Amino acid sequence: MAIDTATAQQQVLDAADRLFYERGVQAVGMDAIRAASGVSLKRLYQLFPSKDKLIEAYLAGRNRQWEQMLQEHLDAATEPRERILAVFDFLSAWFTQRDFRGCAFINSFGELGAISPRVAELAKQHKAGFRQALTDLAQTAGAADPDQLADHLILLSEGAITTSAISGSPKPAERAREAAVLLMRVSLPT
Amino acid sequence: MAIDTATAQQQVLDAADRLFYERGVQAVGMDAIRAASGVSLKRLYQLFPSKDKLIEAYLAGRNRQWEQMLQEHLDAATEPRERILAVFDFLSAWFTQRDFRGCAFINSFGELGAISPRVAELAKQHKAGFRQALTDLAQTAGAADPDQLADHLILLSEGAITTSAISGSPKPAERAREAAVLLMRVSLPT
DNA sequence: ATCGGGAGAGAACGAGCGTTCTCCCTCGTT
DNA sequence: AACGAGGGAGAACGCTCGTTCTCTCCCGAT
Repeated sequence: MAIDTATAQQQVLDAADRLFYERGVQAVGMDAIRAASGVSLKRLYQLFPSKDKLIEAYLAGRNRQWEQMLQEHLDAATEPRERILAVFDFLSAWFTQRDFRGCAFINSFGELGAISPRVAELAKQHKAGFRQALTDLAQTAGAADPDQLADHLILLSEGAITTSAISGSPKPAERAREAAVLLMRVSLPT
Repeated sequence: MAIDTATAQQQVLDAADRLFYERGVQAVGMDAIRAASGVSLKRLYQLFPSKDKLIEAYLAGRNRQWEQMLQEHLDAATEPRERILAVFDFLSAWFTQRDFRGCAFINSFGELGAISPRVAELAKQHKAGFRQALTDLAQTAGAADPDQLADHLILLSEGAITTSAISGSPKPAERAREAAVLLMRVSLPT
């Protein structure tokens, strides 16, 4: 019974996503992914010719999921300031997910950034994408210096992600939102 | 020629500190530490009976160094608000160190937090220590809600650390400082 | 019915790791 | 001088991992 290529690929990616995120990339062997995906080792290597490529695909998928989740929260608001605050609603929702373990890119960067230039690059790109999104939001909200406000919001967000991951509490999202409100009060025209 | 125990231990810790921080914990083998410390493998295992113990010692040492560096920057100021801002001077100085690779605790947590409860615990403790220090500073500065201000400052700091590590630029320290000034302006009595 | 290609299961391989063991040398004590 | 404890160098061991190979079976084409 041959499973078609597209669904096999999806099963592998699903398993990789779950295991890599849950336990860390280096702690998960290709055989664990084979077992979790139900695909043969041979097929696995046909779909992803090396673990490195699978890691890249995992991170690419994470980036896609992440952007989509963020976008959905942004779409819930129309007023510019509300849209900025929606970023922190997104974080809050993310942190309370049962399997939340921090940012896959920060984690992978800590694990492999020094060893794999590709992983370091993907992490950089992911964060640059977030920065761009926040800059757009700040600009639309009428910030005098959108780059500055965006950078401040990034710091709050990234800080909330790592603090929440390490402490195991979702509270940093609320704190970040509070601080964002205060900063917007100063950085946006009344 | 027998080196005395204390200096041998120090040489091992120095080597472990450099290599673990530079390349990540899992990427560095015990043999690499032996080679870098100039100590025999036998002695190494007499000093640290397992790699786990060595990792613990590495993190404990990092925590000590970190607290000391922070304290030195705090000591450079006496006025309460200046002392809070000194935290960001500390970050700025840290980020511009040639070998800066982010926070050892965040990195180790990303690598091993899901696998080693001890590492997760040490990361938690380190961050709790930082939180305590900031709470004291906020209280001394007269914040109406010292916990809140401390949490906001933590988010900025942690965000700056990871953003600076991934982007490779020290600029997040300046941004964090800017944001801290704005937040203090709102959260501290005039 | 037969043949061939592809897929699955898992053994095999080579490398690297953490840890232990062996062997030999040194050196302080008697 | 003889001896024994201890230390250095590195081989060895057992395990895991990424990757490849072998063998077998199934299934569609002829």
